[in-house]
Amino acid sequence: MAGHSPPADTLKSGERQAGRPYDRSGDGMILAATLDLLTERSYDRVTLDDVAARAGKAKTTIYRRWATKDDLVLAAIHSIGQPPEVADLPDEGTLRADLLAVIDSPWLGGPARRILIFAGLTSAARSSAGLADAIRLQVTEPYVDVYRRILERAIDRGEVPEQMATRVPILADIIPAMSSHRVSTTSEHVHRDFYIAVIDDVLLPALVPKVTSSSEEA
Amino acid sequence: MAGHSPPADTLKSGERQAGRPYDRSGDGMILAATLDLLTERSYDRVTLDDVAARAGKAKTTIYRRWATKDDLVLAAIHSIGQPPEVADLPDEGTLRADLLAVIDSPWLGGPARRILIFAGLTSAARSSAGLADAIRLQVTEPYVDVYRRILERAIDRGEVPEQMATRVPILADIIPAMSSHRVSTTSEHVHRDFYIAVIDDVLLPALVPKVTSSSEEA
DNA sequence: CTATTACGCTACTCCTCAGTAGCGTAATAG
DNA sequence: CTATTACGCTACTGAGGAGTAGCGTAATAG
Repeated sequence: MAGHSPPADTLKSGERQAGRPYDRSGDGMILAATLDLLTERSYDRVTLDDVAARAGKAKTTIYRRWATKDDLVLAAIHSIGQPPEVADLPDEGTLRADLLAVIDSPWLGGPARRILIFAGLTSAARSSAGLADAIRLQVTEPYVDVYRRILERAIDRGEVPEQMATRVPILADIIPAMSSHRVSTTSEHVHRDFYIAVIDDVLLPALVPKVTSSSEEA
Repeated sequence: MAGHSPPADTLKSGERQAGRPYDRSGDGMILAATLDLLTERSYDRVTLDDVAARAGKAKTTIYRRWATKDDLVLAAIHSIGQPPEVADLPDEGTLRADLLAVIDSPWLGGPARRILIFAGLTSAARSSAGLADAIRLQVTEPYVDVYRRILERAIDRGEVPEQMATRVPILADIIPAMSSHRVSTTSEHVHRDFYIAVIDDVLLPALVPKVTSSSEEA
């Protein structure tokens, strides 16, 4: 019945099909439009007519590639790929500079768009159970993992004391958690100052071993 | 005409209308069912037929009280009220105990249900712009404010040094941010251990001034 | 009892949106 | 040129869901 998943993989590279070829460049437009719309509206309110209009493609063209709306969004998630920092862990010499390097990463169009995409995907995860796993595996976990590895390397380097190792898993969540919370509870944008405050007022101080153990126990 | 917003306020307390009276007890059922469903599905997938079925009321009865779905959810948000801690700031003697008292608060059915409701409302805020403001003003901000006041009182008490005052606004966000992030990025429940880890490994350490070179006691 | 008003129920209207059919046209191969 | 395949467009189907109409019944007041 034709439709969906154009040959691509099933085509030997030497062979060439007759007829008008798939416009692969259009795929990128469609997936980008999908992500953009997800930053603006909830998953259920993003219609395929919207996507088609924004991408400048016909709705039927979209359905020739992906069978359902879920498939389209799933493809958009896969198109995100992993943050480049997964392969290329920044190494600026200090923990603070490394953290800022991840924040300033141009991945997904830089911090402003990236945090909006995260928020959109988080909402999509609530609407479609199948999407939730894909988002967690493909996006959330790899991203948090970058922070985790940066923190662990700071320990290896001797910049942070060994005993802080147990805190690393929870500290790796802080920047994503705080920025997500900000973007979803305020209407304003999240500025760089905010990330810096999270780093300097929360993350880094939390990596200093306890000085007085008396004041907190009861 | 008629419909929506039964007299209630417009009725002098002495007077009594003829006819079958409004079943006020049913309102609670309806609003609770609405909140429950919002913890399970995204706002757009909660139907009024669902609410009616769950509350054990007829859909038409719901529409006799609230004109639209948004009005219903708005009423559900108002029914939440403010956390009791706003009026009765816990005072357990130590900052740590105060924080735990807020976490363990039975408000909204205790921590487990409360965090699910927060997540549901966050998603609802993305679906309806009008709801977003109500949620922020009625729920999010008052709740964060409780943490803020607890932290400030710890400073007043002398338990936390004055110089940490600038960190308070951002630290007040930590517990809500971290728990929201947890519940929306994992499928598991959020346990008390997690809150304790946030307090002991993040919040409290971040309130200790930097003492880098000086030596530790304890 | 009668009058009044709320409730439950069934059935409806209307609209949005996912997904499809079919046709004319554009782009390739030979 | 012909054959083939993708694209854009208009129009459609079908389902789900917000909101309504109308009727029979339940609960109050007098």
